[in-house]
Parts: sequence; C-alpha cells; structure tokens
Amino acid sequence: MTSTASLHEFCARRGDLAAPCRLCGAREFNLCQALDGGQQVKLFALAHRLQLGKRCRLFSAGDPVRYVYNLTEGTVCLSRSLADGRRQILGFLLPGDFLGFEPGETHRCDAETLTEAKACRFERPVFEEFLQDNADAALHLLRLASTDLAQAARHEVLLGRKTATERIASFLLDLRQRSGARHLRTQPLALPMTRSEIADYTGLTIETVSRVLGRLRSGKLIELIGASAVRILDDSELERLSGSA
Amino acid sequence: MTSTASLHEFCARRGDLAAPCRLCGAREFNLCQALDGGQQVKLFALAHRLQLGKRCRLFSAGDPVRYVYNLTEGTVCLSRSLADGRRQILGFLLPGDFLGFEPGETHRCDAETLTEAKACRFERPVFEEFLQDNADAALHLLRLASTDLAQAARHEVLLGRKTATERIASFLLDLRQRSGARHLRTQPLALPMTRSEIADYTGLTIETVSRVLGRLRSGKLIELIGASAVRILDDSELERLSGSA
DNA sequence: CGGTGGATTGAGGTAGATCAACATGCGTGG
DNA sequence: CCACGCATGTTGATCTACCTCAATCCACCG
Repeated sequence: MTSTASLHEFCARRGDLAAPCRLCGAREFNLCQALDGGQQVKLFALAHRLQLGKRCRLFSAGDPVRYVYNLTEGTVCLSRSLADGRRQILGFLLPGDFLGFEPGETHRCDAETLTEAKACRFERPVFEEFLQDNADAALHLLRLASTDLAQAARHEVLLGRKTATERIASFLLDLRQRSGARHLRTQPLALPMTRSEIADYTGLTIETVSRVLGRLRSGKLIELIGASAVRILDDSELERLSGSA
Repeated sequence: MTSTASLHEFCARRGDLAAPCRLCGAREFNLCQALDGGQQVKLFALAHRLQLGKRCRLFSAGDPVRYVYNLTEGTVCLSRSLADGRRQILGFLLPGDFLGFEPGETHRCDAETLTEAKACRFERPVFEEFLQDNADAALHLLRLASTDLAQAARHEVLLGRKTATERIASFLLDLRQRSGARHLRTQPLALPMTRSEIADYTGLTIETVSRVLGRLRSGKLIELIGASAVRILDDSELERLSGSA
C-alpha cells in the first residue's frame, strides 16, 4: 500500500508550487508535483514522463483505457467524430490538465497534441488504487472533474445558443483566461490550433471563423499576428460581444 | 468522524438494491441507499428528504452552494441562460442522478423539476467531510462525474455537428436508453418536458422540434401519444437517422 | 363546455454553409 | 539565402436548413 499522506497538506507544506516539479517539470499544481519528494513511491515508480511531438495521438475513441495522463507542457485537443467525418472538438487542454480518466473500459474520444508536449502517464489500475488509498487525491480529482463539467456546460451554451461572433469572442476570452491561469503568455495570445480546429470547437466552418476573425480585426477589437496568435485590443467590447461566456 | 466502511462493499453485502431505500425510497443504487441501515449516522442525521412539486426550483445560477442533492424520483432539468433569455438545457436528470456538486462557492446553472419529484438533500460541508473520510464514496462520485462528462461530450457533438433530425433522433434514443437503465417505462416513453424544453436541449426552436417529430411520425418511425409520450416504432431506422449518438 | 397555454402548420427571411477562386506563409531543397 | 510548392487561410457568390413571424389547432383544466 502507498502512503496515505494528504495531497493538499503536502502541497501546501511545499509552498513552492511555482518551481518546476522534479518529476515532470510542470509549473502548475497537479498530481505529478504532489508526488515530488518520493512520498508516493509506488506511483512514482510507475509514472512515465512522455515527450510528445506535434500532432501526436495519445489515444483514440474505442481504445482500451490503459493510462491516465497529466499534461505538463503543450496543448492537447480532445475530440469526437461522427461516422461521416464530422468532428466536434470538446476542448483544448493546457498544462496541468488531466486526461484519459474514463468510467468505462474504452476511450470515448480522441486525444491529440497540437504542439510538442510533455505529459506524465500513469497505469490506470495503479492510479485507481492510489485514489482508493487517498481520499484527498480522489476529492481533488473530483473537483477537477466538476470544473471540467462546468466548462462543458459553458461549451454547450456556446454550441447550442450563441451566434458565430459570440462563439469566436467567447472562445478567445476563454482561451486567454485559461492560459492566464496557467501563467502562459496572454498578450499576444498563442493560437496553437488551426482555423479548422477552431471551427470544430465552435461548431462553425473555417470560412465563418476566418470571416468573423476578419471582422473583429477590422473593428479593431483584436490584432492578428500571423495566423497563430492574437492580441486582444478591446477587452470590454469583446466581452460584450461574447454574450457573457 | 463517520465510519469508513466501504460504500461498494456495503451495497454489495446488502444485495437487495431493487428494494426501496428506507431513507429515501429510491430503487436505484445511490448514496442514500448506501446510507440505509444507520451506518453513516452523521450524514443520515443531516440528510433531508425533499418532496417537490412540478416546476419547482432547486437552485439558480449564482446561488451559494449549500446543498448536494440525490434525485430519487421524478425528472429535473439543468439549464444555463444568457442575459437576453436564450436558454440552453444541459440535461434532464433521472432518478439516481446527483446534482448540485460544484467546485466553486456558487451554482453555475439552474435546476428545476419537470414533474413532481423526491430528492435527498445533504449539507455541503458535511457531504464533503464524508467524502474525505470515504475514498470509496469519493471514487464512486468521481465515476459518476466522469459519466456526466461523457454525456456532456455526446451532447456537445449533438449541438455542434448534428442536423435537426439527428438531434431529435439522438435525444429520443438517449432518453429511452437512460430511462431503461433506471427501470422506467420505455414503451411508450414519457416525455415530461415541453417542446420548448426539447428545443432548448437540442439547440433548435419549438417549431423545428414539432416539424421533425411530425416528419418522424408520418415516416412511421415513432407514434406520438398526446404531446408527452412517444412509442418508438422503428428502432434501427431511428438509430441510423441519429448519426450514431 | 369554453378558455387558455402548449403544439402544429404555413410563408417567408436570414445566418451561416457551401462552392469556388485566390492569397499567404512556411518548410524544403537547391 | 532564396525560390518553389503546398498547406493553410482569406475572400467572394450563392444556396439552404433552420429561424422568425403569424395563424390556427388541440388537449387539458376548471
């Protein structure tokens, strides 16, 4: 059995969350970091640090669930596709996000890196055993899951009830907010995803995404820096246009 | 401190999950049931059984999170609205579903009963303490949250990438599947929600919902029994039309 | 019965999709 | 270091699925 030390206490005691974790190099609070210091020997032994290239598939829908991942660097995109190829992107994951934890035996969506990325990978059964022995860790993960659920709810509103402009404005503001929360650069804000991926996230087409971004640019609300970065020039107006995310 | 007996073991030992729980009358596996027998005295003492009328508000977006609920009878609808009144329904909850567990201090969505309903209500801090002491319960709730997340993902695909017909077909099949899993009648299948609520769930308008249902009826795929029940006549064709939910 | 709120049906409008042409920028190799 | 070629992105013209507006219809309630 592994130690049952409280994850929260442990992390609070460490106090230096801004420093990169010895295990995985992450700068954000996450499980990898909490495992630093060799307290959780068993999990430590079975955690693999992955170094991933661009456009690298972590798992696909239908694959058996063998691992749980904690992203520590880079961007990952989660998506589901219909038989005829229509794709819906569920979200863009940033450093600190967990992925791969699913209730059933098979993955229900695809996960692919957009950029070069690093992640910690845990064997699923070991990870579950760890959670059984650490109510705090389970509770922490439960809060993360609740946060994901709240994010999904906002995304459902975006997809079901917002106009094209509102969708793009919401997307930009949400990405900036989440990037900021992980201490990533927000001005200019990197857009590691293609127009096609923005379209599949917002439920629009690439043409509409391009047109709306163009309109926001001519309206001086944003500045496009190449195709893969934006500078947000008029916060409050963009916020207004987003229909309150 | 409360007892730390395993929720799963306890429920497995009881073996009579089909019997109504002494505490809340639920017939499905859920926490209320697990608490039966007085093992979790503290939680038991603080659980209130609620008897709710039709169209009764459990909580609204912005309310402080004071309680966690376990629905044991009836249907509840979760929704989020934009400032101008556009509404997106996130889901229809059935007996056995949890609601109200959120990471922050305020609710992010509205919860309202569609029918008369019963629910167990727990004080949030007590519930959290219970989870801290019961890794199994926390893990169980984590699995429920993962299931909700998978459901949300399917809903995002529906909202972002499906046609009106696919949305309605998916909605009907999903409702039937989930109703069946809770041993509710599926033929005919009750539709406790109005057309307006179906519209707000599928991201369509009431007129489109009505027209699509009408077309499915003339195509002999379904039979409408009044406005609030359907009989699914051609399963495989409806499945095909749903674009694989 | 008769009123009223939800549901259906019809006519016409529009946001965003589709189809098509063109621009741009980036990686590669000369 | 520059030229080339292909990816990705932009812009324009048209089309259509679904929305909007409006007029009934219907079922359930008193």
